[in-house]
Amino acid sequence: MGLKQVAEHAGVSVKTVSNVVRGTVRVSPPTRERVERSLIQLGYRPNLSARHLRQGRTGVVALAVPALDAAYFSALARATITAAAAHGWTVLIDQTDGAVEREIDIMAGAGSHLVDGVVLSPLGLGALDLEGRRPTVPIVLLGERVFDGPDDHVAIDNVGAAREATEHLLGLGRRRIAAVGAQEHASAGTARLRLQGWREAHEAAGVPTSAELVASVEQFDRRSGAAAAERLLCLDRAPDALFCFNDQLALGAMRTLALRGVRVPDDVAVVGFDDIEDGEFSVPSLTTVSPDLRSLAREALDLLSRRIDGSDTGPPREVTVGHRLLVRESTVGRA
Amino acid sequence: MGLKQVAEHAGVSVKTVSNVVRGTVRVSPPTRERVERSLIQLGYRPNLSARHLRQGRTGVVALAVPALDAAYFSALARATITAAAAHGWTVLIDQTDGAVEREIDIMAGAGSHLVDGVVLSPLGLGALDLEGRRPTVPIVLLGERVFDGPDDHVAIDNVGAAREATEHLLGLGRRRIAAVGAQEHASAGTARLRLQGWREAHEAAGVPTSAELVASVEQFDRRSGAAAAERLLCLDRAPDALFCFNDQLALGAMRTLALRGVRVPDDVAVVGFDDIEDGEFSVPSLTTVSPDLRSLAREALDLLSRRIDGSDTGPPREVTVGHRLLVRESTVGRA
DNA sequence: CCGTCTCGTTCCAACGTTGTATAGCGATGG
DNA sequence: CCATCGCTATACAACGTTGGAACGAGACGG
Repeated sequence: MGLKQVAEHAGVSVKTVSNVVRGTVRVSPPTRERVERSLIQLGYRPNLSARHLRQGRTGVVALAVPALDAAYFSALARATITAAAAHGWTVLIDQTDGAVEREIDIMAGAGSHLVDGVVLSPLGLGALDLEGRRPTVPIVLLGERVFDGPDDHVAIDNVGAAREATEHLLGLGRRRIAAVGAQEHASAGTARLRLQGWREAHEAAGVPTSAELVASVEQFDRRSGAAAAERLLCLDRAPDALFCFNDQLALGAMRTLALRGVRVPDDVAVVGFDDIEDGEFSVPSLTTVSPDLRSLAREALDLLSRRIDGSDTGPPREVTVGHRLLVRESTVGRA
Repeated sequence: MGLKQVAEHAGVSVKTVSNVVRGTVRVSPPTRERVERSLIQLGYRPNLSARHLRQGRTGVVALAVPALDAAYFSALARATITAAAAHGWTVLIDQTDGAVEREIDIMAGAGSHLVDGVVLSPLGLGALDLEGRRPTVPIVLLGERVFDGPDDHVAIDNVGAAREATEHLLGLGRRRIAAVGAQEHASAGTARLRLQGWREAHEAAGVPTSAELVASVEQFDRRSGAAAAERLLCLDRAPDALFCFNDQLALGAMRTLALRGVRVPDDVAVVGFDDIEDGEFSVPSLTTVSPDLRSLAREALDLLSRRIDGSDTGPPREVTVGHRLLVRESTVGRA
């Protein structure tokens, strides 16, 4: 079931069958028809490995994310698969589990001609880890820029978005706004940027911040959010709002608040980040920053595309995509 | 950067380099060392396309799911990727969006030597759609068995699990238990099986069911669950429990109940299905059926493995994996 | 000292595809 | 009627890899 068999069956050369299959060259109608009949009759399927070997391209791009079962990343994966289809690409998904080691593996080992490019959403990756990388295939990084590498980079304006979210809370009269999601290790860039936005908003409004209102977490999940909320409720002066660095932290925190009998948003307003589906249907529904995932994925793949076909050989590109603040019940109550 | 370049650099034949790389044949220590030095020095990366062409295998399996951003399927994807790693396989994820057409495409077109096997979680697929399929690569179906095809099949005992969930509600004294998630189109096998379990539990307990308690939905998402709950609350005799055919329906329904001031579980108890993370942290947390996803993925890939390497050429296998009922607050209240 | 055996290495072919160069052939124009 | 042109179809090589056959050199026993 290769071109050869079809060629024999149709009584033409292998190349002619190839020409019919790909349709790039003119083939006379009678020949074409004869070949097409054989093609169907024998149920021909092109061997992509052979094609890839010949052309040096695989038509596959890798998407590496920390964990596929985190809602944000599965939404990102969906957007990426959709955007990839526009380029005729197939997406191969890798899970790094946030392990720096895996992330390095992917960046290094991806050069095995299995994929034409990589979209990497790094979690723990620091500048040092990529110092000596031998460039194999083009890579696009998502999220905060961790270092000055040779790779393109796409993200939303994290600082600006965090500032907007905080300003929204300040605008509602909240004055003790906790920041939930700070992280100890220096490499956690996203947390750092969102914390910075929170600070900037306070400074711009002339509202003082206090260290006790910064809640650190191990991970960006519900459990950590719930635990952080527990700690914040124990403060002498409890916060009147929580700005959580992602929706899962926020949802976990809201569960704690509900269990403790704290009303949202009356007693404590809550804002999240990422706009995952759960937040739309929680009680109360969650105010959040909604990144434009479709654009994010599209831009990432466009950059990759231009690197792969060589139409862009310039310096690393930096692309910022849009976001908007979705105001829901967790800050303004029921309509 | 192929074996050839390395061979020249090390002063040996191409095959010897290949032997060193794969380590299957004995190579004398001095030769091996010399080759390995060249390997590292030149930064050799095997060309997987060529390898695959030669061996007729790609080491890639496809996982086709309706939507990656549905929590159940992203959890399934994670489990599959993990299980695949045990076989040394890479997973390529396809989204069908529930389109029968896409599902057929995948089953047919997957034969393009891009993947060695397919794990398919069908949604709309009916018997007719696969009638004339020409088998190319082995396929394992997940979920309900839609037809008597030539493919292996892995699932939990849907009827039994649904019965257990319903029995749990009956055991709590509930007598008007709505079934949320019935579907009109005949091909929706999962919904049919869970509905059957709900019926069987009622029959076994001698509790009558009524048609008005069966709520049909368009999709298995929160929105549909919320809408179904609205309708059920309007009945003359409102239900005192909801058995929802998945967690997303349940969470959507719980939101409606909360908005309407209906207390869960005091007024209405709620049970879901799938055990997605959101249900663990909702308020109240959701009682649900937890399928053993790890086993599901492992069994599916084991079956696939045996079909691919030809060690199993027998008739289609049928594997049932475990599940358990997780009792949480939405049925028994806070501890 | 020669034949045989073993072990490491090389040579050759093939996997299925496609780009390039070329051959075939009818039609057209001088 | 021959030279030329335009177009289709063919032949060949190459992409990088690996299985198998063949080969050569040293070890060993007779």
